[in-house]
Amino acid sequence: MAARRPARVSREREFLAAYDPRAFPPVAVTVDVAVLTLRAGSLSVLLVQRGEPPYEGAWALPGGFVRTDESLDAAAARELAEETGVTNAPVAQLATYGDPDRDPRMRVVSVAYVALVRSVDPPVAGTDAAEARLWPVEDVVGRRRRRRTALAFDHARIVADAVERARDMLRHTPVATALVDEPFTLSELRHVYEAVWGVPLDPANFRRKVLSTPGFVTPYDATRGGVGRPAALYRAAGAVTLDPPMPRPA
Amino acid sequence: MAARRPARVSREREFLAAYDPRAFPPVAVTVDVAVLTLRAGSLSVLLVQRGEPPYEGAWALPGGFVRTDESLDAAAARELAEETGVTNAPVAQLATYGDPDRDPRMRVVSVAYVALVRSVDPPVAGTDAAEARLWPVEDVVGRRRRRRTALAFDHARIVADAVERARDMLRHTPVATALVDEPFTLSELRHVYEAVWGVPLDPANFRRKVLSTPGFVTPYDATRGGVGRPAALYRAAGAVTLDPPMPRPA
DNA sequence: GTAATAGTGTCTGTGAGACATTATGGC
DNA sequence: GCCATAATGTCTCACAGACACTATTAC
Repeated sequence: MAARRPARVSREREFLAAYDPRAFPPVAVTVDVAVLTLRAGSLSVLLVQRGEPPYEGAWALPGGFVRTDESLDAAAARELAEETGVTNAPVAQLATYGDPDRDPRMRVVSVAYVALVRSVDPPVAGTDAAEARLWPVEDVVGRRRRRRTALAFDHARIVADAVERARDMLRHTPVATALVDEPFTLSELRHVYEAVWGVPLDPANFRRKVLSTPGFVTPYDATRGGVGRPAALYRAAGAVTLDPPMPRPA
Repeated sequence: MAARRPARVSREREFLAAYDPRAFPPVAVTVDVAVLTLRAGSLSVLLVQRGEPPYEGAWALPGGFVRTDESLDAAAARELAEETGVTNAPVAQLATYGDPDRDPRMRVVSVAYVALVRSVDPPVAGTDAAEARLWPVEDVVGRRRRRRTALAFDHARIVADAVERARDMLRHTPVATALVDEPFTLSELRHVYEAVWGVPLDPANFRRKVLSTPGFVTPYDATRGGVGRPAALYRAAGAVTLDPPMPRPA
């Protein structure tokens, strides 16, 4: 029997050792949530200011430890609810960051999530304004490095990855409808794409694409006036994927 | 000063507690690697047979603990090298699985990776054939549930996600060139796509698409004879992404 | 010659992009 | 009337897909 498993023994020994808390390597598992929303027409991310070292005073993603009997997704949803009060927003796992020195105190493996939430006012419910605020992503991961705010840990990289993921989610899912209040006009929906992608879109082509994609939006049978001709209103339909995806200009 | 951080104190308390190994919740962080390759024309995944409970005798993904001073990517590369001897294969982080009850022994959070490797003979270097083998993914996550082999833990879901990721990687990157020996014919490259996607492709359209995509392949200035007309040979070029992506039939 | 595969040519449909044109409101 | 935006129409180009056709080898 020992001859049948010469290579796997060491792995099981590791597992047995794991049962002894004293012998276990101290690794913390946390979730960090990149809450993205539109604020004054700019894609923004919710950050909290740290009150203790390391990185005291620096801005960081909200996050916390995964509890013992809680799934990773549940932990992310809990953090999102604690920080914003939002409960039904699309939350997606982004990636996991675990470089040995990403936290100077100890080994911390962080599972990052992206949440796309509708604009809220006040922007962050239940938190002190001096402790949490929305930052335009341009000021955090923009191209002009001199204008960027330094983030704690490796959170700038996480935010950059989250923005890139959000841009891809807009291409392949109707998640943009979660960033506007219903009912919405097609212009409002287009502004979501323009803000997240950072490029202007042709209104005519955008309209044709959205209306011709099954399950994206459904008419609301009302109009909203403003400057110019009143616009028809729509609500999100049931599609989970957009196929073919929304085209994103280079 | 205490008034400036009313909401963040509990988080820091958690971190302080984490410094005491005895008070720390026992969470293990592992990496599991889905090594995908082509075996007899079928997309296959490398699995190892478990020698101890739980799931004794069941097949599972190779994996192991993340070491103290090792990044997640390094841990995945190490596991891949230990199991297959492959060192320069494309390895990508897939997702992280951390349901509280996914391992009956303790809380285990597993960061899963996908590795696409060239067919090798013998298929697995340095491991006992009775302990590790390649399984066609159809026999693990295929549609006919009755014919599937049950995997340990939640590894069936991980394999399913890995296959889906591999299918997407073939669309957007030239990674298919890593699954054939260089130099290769366009037919061989096409067989990779057909095996991973599970659909036949039109040889003429495939050829035009590959040759018209900058950086995908470069001519090798030689031909290989076989049954039928000899085929020109190619090598991988330097592209990292394929834009526009390879079209995948429905 | 036939069989088999490599490689080329051509036609069609779809969708993206550019942009003109018309419609409908506020002022 | 003007202005701004909504909504429609039209043209072009790129590309995917289907498939006919030619080329080159083994036998």
